[in-house]
Amino acid sequence: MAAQRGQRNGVGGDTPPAPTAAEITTPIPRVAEVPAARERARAIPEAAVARLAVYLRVLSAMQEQGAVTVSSEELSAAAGVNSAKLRKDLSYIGSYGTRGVGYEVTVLIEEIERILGLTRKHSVAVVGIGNLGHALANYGGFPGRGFPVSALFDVDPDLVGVPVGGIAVHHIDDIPAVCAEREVSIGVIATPPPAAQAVCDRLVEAGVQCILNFAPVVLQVPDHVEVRKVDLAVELQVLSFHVARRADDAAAMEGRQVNGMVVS
Amino acid sequence: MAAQRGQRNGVGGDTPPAPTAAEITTPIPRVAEVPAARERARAIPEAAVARLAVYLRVLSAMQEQGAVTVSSEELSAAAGVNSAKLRKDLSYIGSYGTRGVGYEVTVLIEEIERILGLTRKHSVAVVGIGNLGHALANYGGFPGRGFPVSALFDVDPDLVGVPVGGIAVHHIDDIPAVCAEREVSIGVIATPPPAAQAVCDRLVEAGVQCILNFAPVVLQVPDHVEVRKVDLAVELQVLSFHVARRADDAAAMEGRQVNGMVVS
DNA sequence: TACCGCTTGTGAACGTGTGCACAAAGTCAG
DNA sequence: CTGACTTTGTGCACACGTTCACAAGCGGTA
Repeated sequence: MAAQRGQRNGVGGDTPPAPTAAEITTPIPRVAEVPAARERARAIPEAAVARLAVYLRVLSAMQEQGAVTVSSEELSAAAGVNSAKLRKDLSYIGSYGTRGVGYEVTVLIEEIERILGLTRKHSVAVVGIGNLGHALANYGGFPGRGFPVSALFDVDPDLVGVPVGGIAVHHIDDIPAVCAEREVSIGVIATPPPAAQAVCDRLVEAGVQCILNFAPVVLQVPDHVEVRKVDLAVELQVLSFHVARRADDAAAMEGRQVNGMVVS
Repeated sequence: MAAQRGQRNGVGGDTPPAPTAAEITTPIPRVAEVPAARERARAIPEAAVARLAVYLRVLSAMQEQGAVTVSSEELSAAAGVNSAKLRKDLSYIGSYGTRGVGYEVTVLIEEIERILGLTRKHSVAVVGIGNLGHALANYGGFPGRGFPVSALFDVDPDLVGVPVGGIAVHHIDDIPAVCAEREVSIGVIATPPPAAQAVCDRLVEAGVQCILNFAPVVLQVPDHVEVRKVDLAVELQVLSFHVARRADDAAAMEGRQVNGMVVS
């Protein structure tokens, strides 16, 4: 059940600390009993959501090591972010810390999982059983579990029927049927670029609303479908840019006066 | 204490890459001469660099189809961004368009390649020849070419010596020697999480300055090393968040008041 | 040459996200 | 109970990135 207690908005509502006059601009928050959690979820910046996932992993590791509470300082250090940012990120999901003490690890894990929707299983379908697709299928359970790979697809007739990572491969024409039957909520596209859009269309048709795209193409999807892209070529090229920048810097540094000290 | 050096999360597409540690050096009044290109390179926002890589791919496709010139409108549509943003991105690298006409495809390709440092080959080393590492090694030449995989490493003695994708696997103890010899400039970490940091340290020791990390851990590296992270678990969890948000929206839409009722 | 329509390049407004700094709120010792 | 100390939660300011809107500039046309 998990009824949510309507937690109030972060802004001091119960204790009237006589908030100067700065509050004038803020509209009255207390309108309807509009429920917070849902509204709040929408308000979480995408970047913060990605970080929450990282915090979750770090917290799980800490929990395994027997940690009971953590301070924002510890957690932020382990997650590689600044502590203020961490606290702000956590504040998006509510106030679960204790001042002077820190956060209870289990509570934080629970709350983050709830916000990220990890309390429910999300079936994943992988389309394109080539090098990458094969690797993804074999990940088994997928990293962090809670994401069971429950369907595999490919065009190659030789591959259809063959089990990969314990699951039989279906033909992509069966995407709508199989995805619907197995309630796939996330589709992973690992096909060659030319096939990606067609596959994407089929997934959308099958009712899949979230897609993780490894193919180096820009997918066209309806507004209600969420796409995230992982593009190796782009990653490498960005790194290449940094290599080049470094080389240039070094060259410039050399040619210029070597002024070891730069005041600031 | 120093500012934390986070790793950029490599995601392109419509979701803005979670930035972290914008690395702006102190506002040094560097008004020196004007080699432009170097100074300019530093000024390009990370997000824009990632998009340039995308434009490059789209342009290559257009070139193959025989296109000679392209307007910002066409190109931006194909790349899935807004035309103003595209023009601004291109303006970071210079003015290579012709008003009233558009951009010459070949010129644009050349300039983007130059800025991204693609005029030079970047040897890539893949560490961790498991599911993913294997897939990466077999990509051969790596997507977009210009990134030859020239070294493979693993701890497993049974794997050492075995050729994968045409290249023999070395033991990770040989990272420094082999990387130095083959002038590896980009290291790809595809090991299990516990091994990642140690491998990273070895790569850094070998002089590798850019790392693409697939392991779900936050790597600690010296300031002069650039890390980009590709984290499947995070990607899936972000998508999970969107699934949950959608479900909530739908529920709210349907039940109006209701305070909570999450599935079980 | 003068005009017209088209597309670039960019100054400026806007929005979002980050980091700082501090009051609020809790613990613990005496 | 009081006071010292610790850590959260957040208002605020700043910086970055995105978007708008338009002048500048170019090709084509008469």
